[in-house]
Amino acid sequence: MGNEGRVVSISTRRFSCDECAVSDECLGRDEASHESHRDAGSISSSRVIRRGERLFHCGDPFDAVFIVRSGTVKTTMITSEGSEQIIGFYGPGDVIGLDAIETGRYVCTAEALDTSSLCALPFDQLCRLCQKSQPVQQRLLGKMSSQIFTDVAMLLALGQKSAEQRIAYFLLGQSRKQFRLGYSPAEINLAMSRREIGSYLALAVETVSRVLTRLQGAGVLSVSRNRIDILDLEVLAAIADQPLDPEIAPSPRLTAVH
Amino acid sequence: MGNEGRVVSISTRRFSCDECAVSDECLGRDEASHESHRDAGSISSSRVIRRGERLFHCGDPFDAVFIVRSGTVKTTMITSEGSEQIIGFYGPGDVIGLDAIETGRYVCTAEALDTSSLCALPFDQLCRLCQKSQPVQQRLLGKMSSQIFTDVAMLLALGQKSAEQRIAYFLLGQSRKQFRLGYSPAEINLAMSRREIGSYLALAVETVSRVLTRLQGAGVLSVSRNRIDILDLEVLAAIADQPLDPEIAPSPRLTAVH
DNA sequence: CGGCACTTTGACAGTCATCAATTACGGTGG
DNA sequence: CCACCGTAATTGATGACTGTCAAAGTGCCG
Repeated sequence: MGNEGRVVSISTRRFSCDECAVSDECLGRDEASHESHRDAGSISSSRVIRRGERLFHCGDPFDAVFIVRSGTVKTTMITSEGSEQIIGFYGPGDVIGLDAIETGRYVCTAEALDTSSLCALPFDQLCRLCQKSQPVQQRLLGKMSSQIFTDVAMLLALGQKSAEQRIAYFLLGQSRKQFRLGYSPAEINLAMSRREIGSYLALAVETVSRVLTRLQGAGVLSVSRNRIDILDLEVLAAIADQPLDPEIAPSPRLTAVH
Repeated sequence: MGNEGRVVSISTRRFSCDECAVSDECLGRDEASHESHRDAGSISSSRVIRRGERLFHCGDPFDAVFIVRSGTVKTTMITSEGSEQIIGFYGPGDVIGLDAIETGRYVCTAEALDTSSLCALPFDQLCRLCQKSQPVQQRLLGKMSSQIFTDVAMLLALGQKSAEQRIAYFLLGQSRKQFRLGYSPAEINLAMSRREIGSYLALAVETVSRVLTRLQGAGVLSVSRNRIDILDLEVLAAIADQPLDPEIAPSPRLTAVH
């Protein structure tokens, strides 16, 4: 794919937040001043990027944060030796670029793992909107807090968990994301490669692969390339040393909301 | 120390932000409405805790964030096996508890490493102040962004660096903190034990100890219990694979601002 | 002075990274 | 439609880094 490394801004257009899949968590509008002032309350513009295309590069001047509407985006940092460390995976509702506010420059590179749609929120406008709108401020602070929480959980995982535990932890996170989006928590379609999973979890590709086959052999998973079925959520949670979400918990293999 | 595990609130009192050592970065007041409305603009109350005492426990309902005025505080999480993982060390100017905003409960336990003075900022009041004051909002967002940035840098360190690199990285961070506080970047007084450093960096105590003696043997450090002198900042930065701060850089061994 | 926690040092083992080779898959071109 | 190629994934063999266990040394405080 020859388009790697290029920052693109395909199909930037105004759009209504009402058509957004994640509008409940929208930062770009103040629904208190809804209907009548709808345009005034919306500061975001949408952007669609395809696999391998990048939202921004590490070091670029910071001007906007992005909300993922659909698809998956990874953020990465590069070591001086040139190896890529994946910092996070972002799905619908997640906000990208919050680490750049203070420094004024993006600290990571953001790249789409598949065709993804995002809201771009110019940060100065977002700040002004926060001043006017209490709910928007709450959501922004909530998003930033969630980001910190996620990072902290990751630090705990990297600090304390074995390879197998990390994989289980990762899969449970994917499962939870699926579930929150209304899909089955047992059926996971990975947007990222084994190498990317490994980088995220600080493991070698081979280790990821080995653990997946081992978990499949143990009857916990059914692995088929990018498709992973969780056969036993409870065991997976036990391995990860994570409490299972109450809503997901009841049955180890369940038919979700669908 | 038999007071471990108790949440204390010793010496809570109203105070003026003007006497605060980190007032430049204060979140608790709006200096635009200064002088006349000083009391109205200050929402913080101070608290002093001693070594081993805790600000809050993991799971406690979230009601306030804390700014460190002096001293050092660690935040920790406990795994189900009971081992302690240190998430962060916080010094003057750092804000604690930002990861709890969204969940409504503190996700870490915060414990003083030495006698520490803090500002408690009730979060609802802080939010209201943010609405009124643009500078306060900017500072809060900046603090949260910094926290994310710190965590991201830590994820990179844990994911990519060897034991020796992590120690070097940690020491450089300590050095930078010293420097920012107006002390020499070469003289470090550790408030934390080897075990705590190890937990923070995801290393065993023994590894920390071994690396320190090795670095001492290489002439990079001079280690004496809690006192560490950095003899060669540039080499340390090279080991950590970190660019040296320009202000600190010029001479490997230098007399700082004093 | 004695107990205690912390630190250091040594011996050893285990997890996981690295290297290498094979297999599977997906996209491309004939 | 099929052959081909390149990338991704898997599997195996080996070894290194770092964790674990053990013991001695050091400093601190009662």
